[in-house]
Amino acid sequence: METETKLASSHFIRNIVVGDLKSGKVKEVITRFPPEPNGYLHIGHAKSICLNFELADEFNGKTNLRFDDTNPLKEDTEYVQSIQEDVRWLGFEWDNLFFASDYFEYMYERAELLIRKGKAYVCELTADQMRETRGTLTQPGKNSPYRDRSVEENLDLFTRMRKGEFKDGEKILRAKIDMNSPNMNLRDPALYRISHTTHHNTGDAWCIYPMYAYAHPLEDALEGVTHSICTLEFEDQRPLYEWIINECETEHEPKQYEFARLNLTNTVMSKRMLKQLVDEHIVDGWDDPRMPTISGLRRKGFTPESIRAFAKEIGVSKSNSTVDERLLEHFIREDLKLKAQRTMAVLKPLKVVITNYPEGQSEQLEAENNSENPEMGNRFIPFSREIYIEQDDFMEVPPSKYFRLFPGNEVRLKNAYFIKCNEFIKDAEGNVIELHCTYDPETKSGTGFTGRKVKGTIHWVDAKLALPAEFRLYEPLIMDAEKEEGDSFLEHINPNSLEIIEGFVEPTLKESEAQHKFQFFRHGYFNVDSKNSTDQRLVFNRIVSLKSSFDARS
RNA sequence: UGGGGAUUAGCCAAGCGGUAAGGCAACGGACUUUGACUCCGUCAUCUCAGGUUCGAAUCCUGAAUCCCCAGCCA
Repeated sequence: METETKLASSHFIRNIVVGDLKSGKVKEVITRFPPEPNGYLHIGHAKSICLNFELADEFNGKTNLRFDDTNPLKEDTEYVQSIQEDVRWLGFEWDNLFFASDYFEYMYERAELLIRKGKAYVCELTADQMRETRGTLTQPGKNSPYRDRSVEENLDLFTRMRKGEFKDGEKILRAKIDMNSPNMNLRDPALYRISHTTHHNTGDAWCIYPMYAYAHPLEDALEGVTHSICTLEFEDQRPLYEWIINECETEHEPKQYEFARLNLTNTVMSKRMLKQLVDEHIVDGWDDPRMPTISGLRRKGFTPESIRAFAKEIGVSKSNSTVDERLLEHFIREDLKLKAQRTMAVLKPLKVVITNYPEGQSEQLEAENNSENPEMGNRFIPFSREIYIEQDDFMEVPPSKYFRLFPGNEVRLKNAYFIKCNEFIKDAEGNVIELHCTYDPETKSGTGFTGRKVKGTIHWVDAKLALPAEFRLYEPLIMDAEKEEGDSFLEHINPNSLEIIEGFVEPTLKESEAQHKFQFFRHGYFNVDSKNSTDQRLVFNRIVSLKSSFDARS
């Protein structure tokens, strides 16, 4: 069992860690999860969170939560709150909570060191000029005319940058590396820019802010991070990361490793796009159940366990990949299978009158809360002359292999009796609006009746005592299948991603608490919506449907 | 066309010179008071072409395809 677990989580970064520990290269594993507080966390972040926390945990190491807040223009405390909440909800506790902005003074001092070593200079090229002189993928760049300023002049200018003597964009601190490098990242990259912007953490203490490429390695070094794990697009920056570490003469020498970020079918996973969906009110906020955000998945009804199991199963590698959303669904079904109470809900009601059941009579029928988990006990549900069944469970003219109700056919009502359909009533438009059936008292559930068998079992609720409820059925927000080269993701938003319908649930669900999860027989797993559900009006989000091998077309 | 990566089944992914794990999906079948669950079964010679070797997904050579880099974003 133990071995199995370890095998399942074996991946190339873990192999590196094992090797480093064995060779003595590192004594302890220290990782970090370094989000920029500029949006909500999504399932892709969850992959990274699980990787960093579980890796350190396995080897008794440490993991820091560090906000990479070096760009005040985009960052906000709302996000630092939500990020902490989401990491904790996933089940992880950080050893330290840090902010990159806590290190600004150190970073500034290291920048001065670079200047003194002749490794950085203050450049006065405009952004446009910098772009023009950077060269292209196939052509080398040109040296900035400010590249060979004296150390004294650079130091003076940099000090004055900090003091606020210059406007945004007027000057910039650049590393002096190599304008001819085939690696664009090494063509004298920017280290510090001027931005007279209030920072969520440091207020107006600074008007110059370090760039990611400069700040990140120093943050890792300061925290003694041993394995700095990031995504593939930073591979090209590894030489710069190492240059910063070397030239800044840090005490610790963290190493950067890159893995492939997660993509899921039928969804978008970029903070920019997710933010757009929120800002343009295409969804109901960052926690809309259609969002792949942690908060969206939580509101939809996913559990931390299911997300962690998913993260483990998809593995960690360097190849770009898009995981089938059905794998995620598999894990929530798996997790809820034994945890969720199994109850009955009718989403699209069709009234059934049981003509031979005495008027005014009713009874309480006993039902298992989870037939696969007897510890969950039993409950009683009311039954009487009028019930609702699912519209889909009756057909006037059934196809072959239709096991449900049709004229003359008998089915079992889950936890109740066999009923046989005798008549159906239509409205003016020809829609079936009511069924007249008869029941057989001898077939009561639990009596062990074996007189005859029926092929189908359908669910139902008592018409008088059932609770009206709202059901929100979700479909993918984005349709991959329609995508073509160059399309905007907005063109592929599924107009039917949310369907709201009104139906009924068993009275036993009265006063269900927010976030409580149920299995509705033959429908799927549902979660009590945390924003809209009240005691007066229950609102359920469908987490995932049950699998079905029934094909209505045949 | 410069540099950095990747390529094992429909989708993920192990494998590290000794004869292709596992999961999801799919498809058969059994069972069934959920057309669910469960159970049983089916499902790859590893991008291609050469080479080395008794033996290659693993090593070498060459090619193809895909991804990333020209922010004062991260």
